Amino acid sequence: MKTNSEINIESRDQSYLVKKKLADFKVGVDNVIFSVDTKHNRLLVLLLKRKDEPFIAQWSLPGTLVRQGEPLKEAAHRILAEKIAVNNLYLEQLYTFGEPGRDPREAPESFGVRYLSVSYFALVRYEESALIARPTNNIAWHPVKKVPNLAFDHNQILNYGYHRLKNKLEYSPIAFEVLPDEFTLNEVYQLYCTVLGENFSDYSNFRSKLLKLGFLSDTGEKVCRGAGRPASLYRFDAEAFEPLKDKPLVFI
Amino acid sequence: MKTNSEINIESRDQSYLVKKKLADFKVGVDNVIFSVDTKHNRLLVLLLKRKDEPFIAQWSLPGTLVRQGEPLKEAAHRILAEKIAVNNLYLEQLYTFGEPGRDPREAPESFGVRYLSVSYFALVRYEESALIARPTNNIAWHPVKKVPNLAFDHNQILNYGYHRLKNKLEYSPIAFEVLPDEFTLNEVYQLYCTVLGENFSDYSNFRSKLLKLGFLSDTGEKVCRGAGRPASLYRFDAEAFEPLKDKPLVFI
DNA sequence: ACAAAAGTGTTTTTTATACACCCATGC
DNA sequence: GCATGGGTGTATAAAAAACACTTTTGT
Repeated sequence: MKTNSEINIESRDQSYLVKKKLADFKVGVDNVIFSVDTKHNRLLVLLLKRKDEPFIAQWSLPGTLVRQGEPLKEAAHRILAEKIAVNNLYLEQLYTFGEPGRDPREAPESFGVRYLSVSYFALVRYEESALIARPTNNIAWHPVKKVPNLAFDHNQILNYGYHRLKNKLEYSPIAFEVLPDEFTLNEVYQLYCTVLGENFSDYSNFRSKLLKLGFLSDTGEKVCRGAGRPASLYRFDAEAFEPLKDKPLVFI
Repeated sequence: MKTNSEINIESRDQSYLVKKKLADFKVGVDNVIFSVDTKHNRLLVLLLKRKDEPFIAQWSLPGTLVRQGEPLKEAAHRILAEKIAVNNLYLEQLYTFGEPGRDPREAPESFGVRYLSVSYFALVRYEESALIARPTNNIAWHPVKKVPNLAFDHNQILNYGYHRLKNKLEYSPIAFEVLPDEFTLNEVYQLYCTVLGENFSDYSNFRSKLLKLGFLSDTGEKVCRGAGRPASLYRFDAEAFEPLKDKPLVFI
């Protein structure tokens, strides 16, 4: 309810009423970090058990608030490096979530600081990544197919990240940023199967399509994986891929 | 240079050194608003001449700072509605630019407030949009092919928006959100030509592909556009499109 | 009649899909 | 020998691309 004196004050300065105040923000970065467990054919996402309120003891995406002078992408790299050690990774910005009230620390009508989340999605190699362990078991890879209820709007962020991952895999060579320098075609195939599902393509058709694109070079070396004929080791040829950059490729 | 006393203070609280301070942000929304001038076959982008420092008198994307309690998308709608009046539009979030120093108002080493820009891209119908004029000529549609040097990092944002627009047009039915309720197939074709370039597809192949998708219904009405055989008016059938949603469609 | 725009159909080429089958190795 | 995974090829179906041709209007 407005008192008369308040109305008088307002009438002196109309623009004060009409022009709303600007919001002050803290900006967080939340990472959807995927990895492919080729042994068990599972797509995994890295989750952290929260140690603080709000949502204490609930699983969440690894996130951090952006520091003074820190670029957004660097913040994403920092939180990733704090949790796992990897050599190769793919990282790109996903989406920005900024609805008022997405963080309970913003009191509904307090008009205090807002929490905005710039999300990033990353793909790392499971076999190569070492979790930076903590005393208690508060960090773990979860199969994407059965993630629990997450803190904040993190389930929404994760779903969007999963969607983007599937698209990226079909149209960009991000798989090769995550595979070791030398790999067999079957390793590529397994990675695609795990992310996109079993029925996305037949192996022999996948092979010929991929080779016809012309940016995989056969090293001539062979490697034995248990029983069966030894497989050729291939290498991603960045130079040969260069002209294909920016073109709409389909890797299926 | 550190004095001895400072070092003593620091040694009491290591975390003060290690943990950097959080950045405080103002969040802006910048819109890349496209329209298609079908008369002259040009893709246009809406630009504003800045009235304030920094970059005074330079062209820029229409933007605004986010207010207290205001969702990001609502801020995007607000700034759009302030500049043009439209009935139909397509609007989606583009990318978030947040490098330190992207706004000169952040003094390089001041560690003051940072300016983050969440960009949106919009497609509106040129014929239907009315610019909300100002005394001086400080708002105008510019052909995308020849935009001047823009304020801030707005050229970068525009380029990214243009890239996204072309992709969206190929994979989503956003054209129909911008066309009138009833339209001829040639109008659709012209829109695609203007955005994607002349050589993207032959008209008759475009026709058959589009009709085979099955979500355009012939109203039976004919319309004459100057000389030549009268064209059928079509309607976008949202119900028929429903099952195709989320599927990777190609409209080329 | 003729130009202009709408609309249909046909031919050719390329790509996708589904398999069948041979090859090299471990056990 | 035979199971296992690696690798090649072929037959069929579908889609993309190029373009010839018919229809209906204005002038």
